[in-house]
Amino acid sequence: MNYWLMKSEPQTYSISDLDRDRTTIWDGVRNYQARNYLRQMQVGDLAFFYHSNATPPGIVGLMRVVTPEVIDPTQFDSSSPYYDPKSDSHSPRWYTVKVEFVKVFPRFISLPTLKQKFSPEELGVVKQGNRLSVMPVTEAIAQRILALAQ
DNA sequence: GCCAACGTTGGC
DNA sequence: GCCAACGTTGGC
Repeated sequence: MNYWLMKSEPQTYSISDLDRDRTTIWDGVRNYQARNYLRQMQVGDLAFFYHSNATPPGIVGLMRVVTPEVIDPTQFDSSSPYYDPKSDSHSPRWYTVKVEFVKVFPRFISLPTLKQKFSPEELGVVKQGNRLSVMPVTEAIAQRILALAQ
């Protein structure tokens, strides 16, 4: 079982939206490094839900991978902002996962707190200028985040 | 709203 | 293959 961190702007899709929907396809990731991490995800992996572009940004809850290797349907939808005309349906370019809601943390962990508790090497999201929307989190760091969230 | 960081595109 | 131009992300 692996841990991950996944970003979403709450104005686009928040943890409350996931709580309401129970599951969602994490669509719209159009960065190869993030896509490669998505393809490494396995059933049962846990992911921290991070609100980006929020005031303040930070980790708000937890979700679980229920379906790996999902072909992102928005790449073939010409009405979607995530439409990719260069993606071939016989060899899709963009893969993602389906996730389910696990919980909203009792304590929100803001970015300033994350920066105080973790070095950029320990947790990529605290790196300045970091733009990766999906990243791995080690077991040890995940346990420390879970403890802070209680 | 600003702007630094940084990934992508496309001309050469 | 280089790299300038450009577009996007995301903190502040």
